[in-house]
Amino acid sequence: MKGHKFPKDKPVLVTCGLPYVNGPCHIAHLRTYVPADIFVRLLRKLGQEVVFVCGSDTHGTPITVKAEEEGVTPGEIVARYHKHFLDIFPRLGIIFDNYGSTDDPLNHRRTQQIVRALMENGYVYAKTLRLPYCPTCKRFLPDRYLRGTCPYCGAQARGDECDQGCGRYLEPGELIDPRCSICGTKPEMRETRHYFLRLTAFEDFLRGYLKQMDGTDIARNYALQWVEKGLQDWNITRNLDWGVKFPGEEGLVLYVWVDAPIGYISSTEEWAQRTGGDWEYFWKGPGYLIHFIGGDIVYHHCLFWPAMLKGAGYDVPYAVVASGMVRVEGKIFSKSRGYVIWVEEDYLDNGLDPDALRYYVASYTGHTRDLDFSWATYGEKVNKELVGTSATSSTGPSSSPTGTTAPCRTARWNPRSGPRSKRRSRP
RNA sequence: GGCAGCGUAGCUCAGCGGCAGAGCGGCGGCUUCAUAAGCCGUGGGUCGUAGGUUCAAAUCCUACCGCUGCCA
Repeated sequence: MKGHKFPKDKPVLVTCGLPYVNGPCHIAHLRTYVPADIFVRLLRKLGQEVVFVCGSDTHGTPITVKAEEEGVTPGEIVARYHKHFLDIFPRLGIIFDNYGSTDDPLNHRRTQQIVRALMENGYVYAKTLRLPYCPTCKRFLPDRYLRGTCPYCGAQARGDECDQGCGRYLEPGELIDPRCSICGTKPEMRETRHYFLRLTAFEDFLRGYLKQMDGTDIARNYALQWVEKGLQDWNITRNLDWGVKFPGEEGLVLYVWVDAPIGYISSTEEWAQRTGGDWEYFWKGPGYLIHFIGGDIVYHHCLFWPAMLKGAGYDVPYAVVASGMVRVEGKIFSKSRGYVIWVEEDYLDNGLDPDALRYYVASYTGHTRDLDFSWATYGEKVNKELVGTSATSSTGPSSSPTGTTAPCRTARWNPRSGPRSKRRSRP
């Protein structure tokens, strides 16, 4: 991403990868949202018109599994964390023009419209699959309802992704020695009808599109590499109740990665309804479209997403900006292993300044590299680079044009107190 | 093994054909009711290695080494 001229001649829509609302905001979320917010503020200062949207990603099996474990409905989980994110972004000075939800009726409608368009254009076909069915729970076992062995690396994996081993995206039915993740029963294989997006029909289009797509090299090069390796058609349905119904087929919903990015569109529609703006200007018109995402979801944003948009008659993104990963105290970010900073519980609730965290995330390293968060570095940066200097005004909400941010209190960091002691109790 | 990104000061990084830069750290001094601090000043790099192109290379090309990631 070198030598590009901003502001552009036309308004731009900037989106952030939608937070998946099965848990609270953590520091890895900020790796994307803070730079995007700063980018948006900069464009506005340069005089460019910008619409900045985001929203909650609400479907998929991690949420339904969590709901079953807690004995509540998926809707209750979603409501809880949707409210959390709605509340926490302004406290961090991240101000969206609209924050929507993929469970909003607007998104259900838009998703079904796009899927119907893909069907009408011949990009969707049905295929009968033999998939794992749990005789105890009396249902099919999509994605997280299934655990087993990764066919590529041998690690323990869940149905749609090798989450603890090689990280590969897995198609339904690929897992070796699968088990129901709820009751542990060995599933039987049953036939069921599913639908596929003809991703292979978009190979030439994607090759050409990706070569000129702006954004980070990492997003473009990875996606091009995958195209050159050859694409496979993509299973876009799941045997679930929770999600966007597949048009004309009872008992099937769309895979969460279909309706999640469409949330960018429905959030823009919601913004347009509220403000009298024109959402089609960005999605079917001359407006520029820029996605800020985490480096782990390049696959979805640079292959599936442009194919869906193109196939349904929408515009494709001008740029995809993928950020690097987050490390905590030098260790790979991991919620289960305790290498995580919860933004509310570990940070804001301790009275720490949101601007200081924004400053750390924005200044520590390059956008596409791994960002290591350590409390020692945090303390050094706050005490040496922020307190009593003019730097506090350069990145932060205290000078926000919107004036809607939380009060700014940059207190000197004292290494003897604060979350650091809490951290020591962890491995 | 294939591909990609990165390798510049102690650390984190800019610079990407025209005199090697910033912040922090370090060092020296000043301050002595912000003191685990403030102020002033200052040293510091064979730009991963070896070649090549050029009047001129950190910058472009080739090979190699190292780290990271993607793929097999």
